[in-house]
Amino acid sequence: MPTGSPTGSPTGSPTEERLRAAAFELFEQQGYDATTVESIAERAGVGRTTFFRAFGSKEDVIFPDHTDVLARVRQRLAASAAADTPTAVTEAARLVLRRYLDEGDLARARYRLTRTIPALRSREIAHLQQYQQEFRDHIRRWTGEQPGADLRAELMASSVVVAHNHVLRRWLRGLTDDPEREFDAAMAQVLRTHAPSVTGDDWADGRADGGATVVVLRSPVDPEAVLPALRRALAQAEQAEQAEQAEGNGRATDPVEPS
Amino acid sequence: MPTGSPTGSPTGSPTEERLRAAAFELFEQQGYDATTVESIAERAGVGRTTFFRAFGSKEDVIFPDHTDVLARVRQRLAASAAADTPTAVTEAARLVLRRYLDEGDLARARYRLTRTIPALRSREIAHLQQYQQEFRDHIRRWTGEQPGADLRAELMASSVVVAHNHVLRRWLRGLTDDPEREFDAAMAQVLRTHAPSVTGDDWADGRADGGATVVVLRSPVDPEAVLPALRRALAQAEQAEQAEQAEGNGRATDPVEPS
DNA sequence: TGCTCGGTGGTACTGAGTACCATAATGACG
DNA sequence: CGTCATTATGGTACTCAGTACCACCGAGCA
Repeated sequence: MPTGSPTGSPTGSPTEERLRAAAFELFEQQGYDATTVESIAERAGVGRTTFFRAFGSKEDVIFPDHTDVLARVRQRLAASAAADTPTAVTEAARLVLRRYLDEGDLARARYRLTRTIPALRSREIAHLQQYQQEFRDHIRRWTGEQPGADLRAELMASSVVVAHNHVLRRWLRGLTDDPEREFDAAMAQVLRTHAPSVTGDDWADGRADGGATVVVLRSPVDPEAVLPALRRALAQAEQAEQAEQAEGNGRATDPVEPS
Repeated sequence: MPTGSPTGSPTGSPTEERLRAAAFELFEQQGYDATTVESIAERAGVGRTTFFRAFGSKEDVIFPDHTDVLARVRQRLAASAAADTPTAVTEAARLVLRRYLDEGDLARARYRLTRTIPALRSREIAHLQQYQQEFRDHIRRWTGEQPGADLRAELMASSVVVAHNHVLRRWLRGLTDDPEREFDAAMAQVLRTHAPSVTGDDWADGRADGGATVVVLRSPVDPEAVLPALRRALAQAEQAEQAEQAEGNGRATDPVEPS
C-alpha cells in the first residue's frame, strides 16, 4: 500500500489540503488513535486552532465533503419529476458513487481507516443512513397512500443504498475495474425487485381494480405449459390477499413452482 | 412523558442500576451534552471512577446490553439448521424486537435521546449494522455460490433489519399496540420479496434448468385471461435474462400488465 | 492479629473540542 | 502612501471524556 499522499480531486483551500494530507500520512503511519490533532497541525505547519477551523473535528478530516454530496443528492432528487422516481434515485446514488470514484486513492485510504477504527466506521454508516433517508423520503412521496407504503419506501431506499455500497466496496477492494457497469446491474436488480412493473408504476393505482400482474422467472418455457401452475398460483394468491387485508399490508405475491 | 426512572427488566448490579437511572433522569432534564459524567456519579452517590468501571463510556449507559443481544442473535443463527434460513433470521430479529419491548419505557426514553443527539444516533445505527452483518453472513452461507449471491444476501439482510426497525419505531412512537403482529406481517412481506418460492428454496439450484416460476399479483382474475400478458412476459423475461448473463447477475423478473 | 482480595474513591494525566483574544495579512478607499 | 475594515491565523486557557495508577476499606480467612 502506498504511503504517499493520495491523489484524487482535492477540493479546498491549500491549507485544508495540507492538513488533510498530513492527517492521512500520520494515520497510515501511526494509526488513528495514536495521532493527535496537534501533531497533524504541526506537520502541516499550522496551528491547532487552524485545524479545528478547517475541519470541525478530527473525524471530519476523513469525511471532507459529505455535506456537499448530500446536498447534491437532495438537489438531484428534488429536481426530478415525480414520474421517474426509480431513475431519479438511481442517478442520485450514481452521484455518490462517482464522487468516491473521483477521489481515487483517497477513497481507498479512507476505506482502510474506516474498516479498522470503529468510531470512523460508525461515522460513515451514519452518513449512509442520511442518504438512505433522503431516498426514503423521496420514494415515500411517490408511493402514495396505500397501507404498507412507508415500509415499502424504506425497503426500497435501503436496497438502493446497499446495492451502491456493495459495488463501491468491491471497487475499494480492487475487485472490479468497471464499477459503474456493476452499479447499473445492481440497481437494475434492486429496481426489478421493488418496482411493480416494467410498463410503469401501478403502485399509485392501489389495489382497487381486479387486474393481475404476472411475473415470470427463469424462462424460457412454453407459455401454455405453465398454465396449470398459473391457475394454482392465482388461487393461492387470492387466499393470501384475503389473509393480508386484515393486516393492512401490501400486495400479495405468492410464487409457485410449475408442475 | 414520565420523568421517573423507566421501568422494564433491569439487568445489572444495584450500583449500575442507580447510575443508569441517574443518567437517564439527568439526560431528560438537562440534555445529554449538558450532563457530565461527574454529575451522574454524584447523583448516584458514587465516584466518577465507578461510573467508568460500570459502563465503559458515557454513551454506553444508553445502550447497556447490546453486546448481549448481539451474542444471542449470533447464537440463535448458529443453532439453526441450514434449511430454514428465513425462519432463523426472522426469529433472530424477533429476539431483538422482544428485547426492546421488554424494556418498555426505558426503550422509549432511549429513543427520545437517540433521535436528538447525533452521537447517540450514530451509535445506535452502528449497532443495527452489526445485526445486519450477522444476518448477511448467515444468509450468505445459505445462498450458495451463484453470481450475485453476495449482493442478494446483503439486500435480504438489510431488508430484514429495515422491517424490524420500521415496526420497532412505530411501537416506540406509540403508533401500535401489537408490534409483534406487525413484525410478522412485515417479515412476511420481506421474505416474500426476497425468498424465491413459497414451496422451498430454489435459490440453491441456480438457474441451470429451464423451469419457470410464476408469481401472480392482485388476483382474482381468470387464468385464461392473462395468457397474452404471460406470453409477453415470457418473451421479455427471456431478453432480460440474456442481457444479464453477461453481467453475471441474478435472476430475471419482469412484471407485465395484462391487456 | 495479620493476610488477601474485590470493589471503591481520588488524583493526575492525555487529548478533543470550545471560547476568547491578539495579531498579521489582505484589500478597498481616501 | 496611509488608514481602516475584514479575514485568516496563532496562542492561551478552559471543560470534559477517558485512562492509569495508587490508596483505602471491608469481608472473609488462617
